[in-house]
Amino acid sequence: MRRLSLYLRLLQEADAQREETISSEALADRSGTTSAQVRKDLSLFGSFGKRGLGYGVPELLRELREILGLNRRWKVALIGAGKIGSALISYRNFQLRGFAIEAVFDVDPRKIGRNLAGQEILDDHEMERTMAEKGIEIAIVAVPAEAAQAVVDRIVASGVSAVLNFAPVRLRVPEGVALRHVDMVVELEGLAFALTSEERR
Amino acid sequence: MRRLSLYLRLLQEADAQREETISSEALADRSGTTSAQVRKDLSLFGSFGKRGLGYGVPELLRELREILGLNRRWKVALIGAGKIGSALISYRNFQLRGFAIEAVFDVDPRKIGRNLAGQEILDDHEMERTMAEKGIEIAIVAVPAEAAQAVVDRIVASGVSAVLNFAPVRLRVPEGVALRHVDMVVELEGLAFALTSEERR
DNA sequence: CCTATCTTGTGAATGTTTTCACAAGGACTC
DNA sequence: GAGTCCTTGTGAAAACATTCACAAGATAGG
Repeated sequence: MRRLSLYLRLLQEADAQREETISSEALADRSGTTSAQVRKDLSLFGSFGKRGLGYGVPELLRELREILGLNRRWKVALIGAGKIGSALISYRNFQLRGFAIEAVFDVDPRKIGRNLAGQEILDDHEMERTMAEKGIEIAIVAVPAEAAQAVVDRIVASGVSAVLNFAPVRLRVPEGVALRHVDMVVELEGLAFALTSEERR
Repeated sequence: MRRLSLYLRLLQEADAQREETISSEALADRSGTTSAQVRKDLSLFGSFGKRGLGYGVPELLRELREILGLNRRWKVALIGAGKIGSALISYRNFQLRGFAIEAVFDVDPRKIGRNLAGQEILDDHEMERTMAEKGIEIAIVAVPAEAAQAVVDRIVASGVSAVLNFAPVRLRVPEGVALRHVDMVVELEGLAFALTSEERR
């Protein structure tokens, strides 16, 4: 439920603005959906609103954080300290929401040992051991496409059960492992498709 | 239709391997869906296969490129030369698929005039003019969340009708403008959600 | 040329998601 | 405390997407 995540963000903004209460209509407006959708989404997890009034911002915020599992810190490892990896490690929005990158790996001997945003880049060979020792829960894969499947296999073998993949390949993971793709090329192609279909009309 | 984009990628791989023909079953396997799905997807645009044989790799490749509008180069501008922007500009996979970043903008006076992967970083104030002059068709927004809506408004006003947004906000664009989000935080939160729901079971 | 084997393309069935529409609950006013 | 105004929560309907299942082409081998 990716919309929940969006609602959470909007609630944080509303909270920062000191709004005390928010209607499904308002949430819908800000998230680009409909009020019925918002209510259905939320009602899946309980009934948090007050009729005639809307949802209490702080309460709903708490509930959503609970539902999404964001009341705690998550230990994250980054695999691949290339351009994208480097951009991600200092991405404030991860830290802000409780995702702490606690290990960085790369295969390039020239990078190993160097410091990246306060983290020492570790040798790829240490990956399995370090993952287990530090109790990493989520891995971010930012390696070239050719290397990605091998990396994810090792990650999964060392006990991590959630992977966020930036490499432009479809990865295979065993059942029970959560996997998400961030595929920038697909998104761009989606735009190209939209532009050309429009043209054709 | 984001699967089409994926099929295209798989076909390119198949083509590189000199496979001449591919069945819906094989495509399904590699893309993590079902053969019926693949056939339905493709049949939406025409019938490209040969019964008993499968799809001709080069032919289907050509068709898909045509459908997705990838037979030509797309002129892209990057707005925001921060960490993410810098990573994107040298992302080979964009160039490889015909997306050419032809202008880069930033507001930071320290960055303006500097060279980024062969592109001079231009002053944000030049944006409207340069966009029009160069005939930019797609804009990539990689600025902080607070600045994103203002930027996208200006982009749209200067005639660009496709936007790929990396800022963690939901942008509003007028009808007729294609918009896609790459929201890394949402994806990570999706993983956190998956992990905690599993736990609850 | 006939048969066996593949694999497409597509209606029909099934499943999922979104939207509609409205009863019921709460707050505020007079 | 009766009436009005909001806004939720939710069944039912509609829209959309996926899967099933199979007739019909195409090939290959004898």
